[in-house]
Amino acid sequence: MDPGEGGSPAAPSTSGAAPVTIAGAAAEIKEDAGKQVVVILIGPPGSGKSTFAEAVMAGAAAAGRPWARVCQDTIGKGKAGTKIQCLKAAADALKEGKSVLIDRCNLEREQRSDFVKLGCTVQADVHAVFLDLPAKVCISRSVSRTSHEGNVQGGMAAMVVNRMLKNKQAPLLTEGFSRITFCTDDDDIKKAVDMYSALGPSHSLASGVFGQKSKGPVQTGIMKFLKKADTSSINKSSGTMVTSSERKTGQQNTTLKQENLEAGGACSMQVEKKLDNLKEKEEQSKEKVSSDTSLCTLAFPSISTADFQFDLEKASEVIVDAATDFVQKHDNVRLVLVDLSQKSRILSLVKDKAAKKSFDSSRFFTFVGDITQLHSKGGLQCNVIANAANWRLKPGGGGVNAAIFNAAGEALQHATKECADTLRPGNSIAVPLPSTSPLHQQEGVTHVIHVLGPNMNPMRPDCLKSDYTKGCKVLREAYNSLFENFASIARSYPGKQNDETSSRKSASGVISPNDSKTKREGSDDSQRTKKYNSMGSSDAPNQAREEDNKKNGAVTNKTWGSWAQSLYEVAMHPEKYKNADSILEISDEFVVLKDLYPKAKRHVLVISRTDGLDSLADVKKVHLPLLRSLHSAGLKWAHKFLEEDASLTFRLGYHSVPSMRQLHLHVISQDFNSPSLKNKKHWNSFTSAFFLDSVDVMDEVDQHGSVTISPDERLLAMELRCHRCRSAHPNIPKLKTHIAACKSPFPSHFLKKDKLLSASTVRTGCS
DNA sequence: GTTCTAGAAC
DNA sequence: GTTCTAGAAC
Repeated sequence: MDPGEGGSPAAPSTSGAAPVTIAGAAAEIKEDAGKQVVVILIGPPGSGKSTFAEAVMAGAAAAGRPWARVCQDTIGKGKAGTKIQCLKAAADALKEGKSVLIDRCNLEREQRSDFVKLGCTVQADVHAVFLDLPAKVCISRSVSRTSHEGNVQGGMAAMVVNRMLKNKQAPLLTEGFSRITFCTDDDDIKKAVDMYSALGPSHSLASGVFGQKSKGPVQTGIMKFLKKADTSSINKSSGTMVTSSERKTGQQNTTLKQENLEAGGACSMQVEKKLDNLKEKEEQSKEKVSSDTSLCTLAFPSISTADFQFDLEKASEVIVDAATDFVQKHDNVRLVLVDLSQKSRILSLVKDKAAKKSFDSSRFFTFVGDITQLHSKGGLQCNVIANAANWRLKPGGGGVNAAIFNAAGEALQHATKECADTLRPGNSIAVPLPSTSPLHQQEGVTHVIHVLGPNMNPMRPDCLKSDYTKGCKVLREAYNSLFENFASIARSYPGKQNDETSSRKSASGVISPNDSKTKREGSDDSQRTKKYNSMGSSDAPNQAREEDNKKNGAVTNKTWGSWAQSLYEVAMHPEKYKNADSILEISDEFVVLKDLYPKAKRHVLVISRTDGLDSLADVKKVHLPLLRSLHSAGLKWAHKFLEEDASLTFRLGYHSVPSMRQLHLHVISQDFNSPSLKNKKHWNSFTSAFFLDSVDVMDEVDQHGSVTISPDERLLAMELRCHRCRSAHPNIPKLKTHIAACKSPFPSHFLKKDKLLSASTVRTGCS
């Protein structure tokens, strides 16, 4: 044993106290089949790793569990070796069925990641034991020792320890550990040694994070030890928001504020309160806000108050109500409202309103910082972050959405796409963030929950104008949905130590839906249900059908964009929209809908309700009666419109390659007098061969059993020609000026097959 | 499908 | 300078 580390009372306990309880957790040794364990020790020189390892080796060997200690300081024939040698030795020991103690500093995630991966190769549990003693203790021990295996001793030791501690990264479950034990003093170490020593071959340890406490004195300790006045360089490496009880003087309070600023501008309600009332509040606040990772934490931006222009005052009320309700009902969760600016008005409003409410303020507070860098820059560990998404769940657009998609990389885009295509206002969708995502690796974020709030901005879709009755309702729904999704995730969060689900953490550290096989309130099911709800009910049958198609070997030529689903949604669930002005008629076979962006004075869609009939390409002879029904409905509505305006002329037909999913017949007046007709594609889609007359379609299906589609994009890019006189025009405005005045008769081929419907044809019975 | 916008066209 | 389009973004 290294005499330099002998100061640590890490030997097996002689006190006779219960051996395996740490930080108040229940006894964690379980009788079961027992698994090999890879224990990765984490700590600077002088933290007592070797003492720990040797004590555990001896104790556990006595209990019957074979261990191998892999010590980088001695692996080279008694001298310091390489990481590769350690990896090989550890892998060999695991193959022999031994459990392994990795005895090297492992202070940075990258340094230990390869050892974490070793556990996967033999299905071993991977544990971290973080020997997080005060720096001055480590330095003191390593300076004074004389025969350290790695030669970290004497005058150089202080510098080495100091340098290492600057870069230390506390272990996270998301790195792949199934269990993390924090030891912040010798007593903790003793208990951890006892626990691992008592581990027999048919034992395993509970999963989760154990023994973590608030940090703080470490860095100050280094500075005191090194007698340096300038704290800035070290403060920058501090990951915690609230520090130690040493901060009792005014000067130290200033340091706290400075630290928070340097750590990414972090400033929480709780922290500010603490600064103001430090003497009164210190003990109760410091642990809760700083590093209480036993609470599953959701960081969320204010929804709808940026681009969607929702009133801040009203939004703050909704936030405070929803959040306080939530934290009062759930005991293992923490909510953090995040905004970038210290001057954020929404944060101020929420803080003010929250202050008037009675609840545990350590479980809902505000935080200034970048939501994509809360851990690395702000020292705030958040397992889950919310995204103020757009309805298409796509990256870009600026603000939080762009920042999160950017920080999370393509992994989030792919993961999102697997969960949902679109989102409705008032809903949210939880997306497990793949471990390949930088946001997962660097910030420890395991899930992103996309939320869509109400829109009050007339320049954005689904504007509620100034209807704040509905707006507040939808915003509340959005937060409720967000928090419910978060609760589902939190139920399987391993940090909740007495939670029966805590051991169900996957080895990769990612809580995937499949891992959450908890029986509590069926979180798995609720997650799935939520997934479909969030998309609108259309996607569940859509996915099922697509899968069926694949099974049946059906060829799906067209993939529909997320924006192309709305007609399908209306067709499948017209009752949901029956009060909307745009729905004109609902039958078993079809729905008649005013086109949201009419390209003429009158423009309606007759949408088939047959599931699986996306476009003309899917139409078979069996659908002929349906085509006739659609046509009849179109005629009926055209007649109705002609009664209202006898000057109109109608044409009924289909786009050969529609943009929107679900077979729909256009009934469109031939004036094309509409501000929504804006470009060449619009024009040509109704006036070129791209537009297939309903009568021709029915004839062709009748004669050939299907419609010949020759998708030709060039039809849409053709020059702009008047549909009456065929004159060419240089641009849309000039064309529109012309058609408003053109009185030429329609080309004769339209007239031959009753393709045009006007007051005169109705009167003469030609239609 | 719409919206946005850089840059072409005028 | 403004108008308009094409293509990217949504």
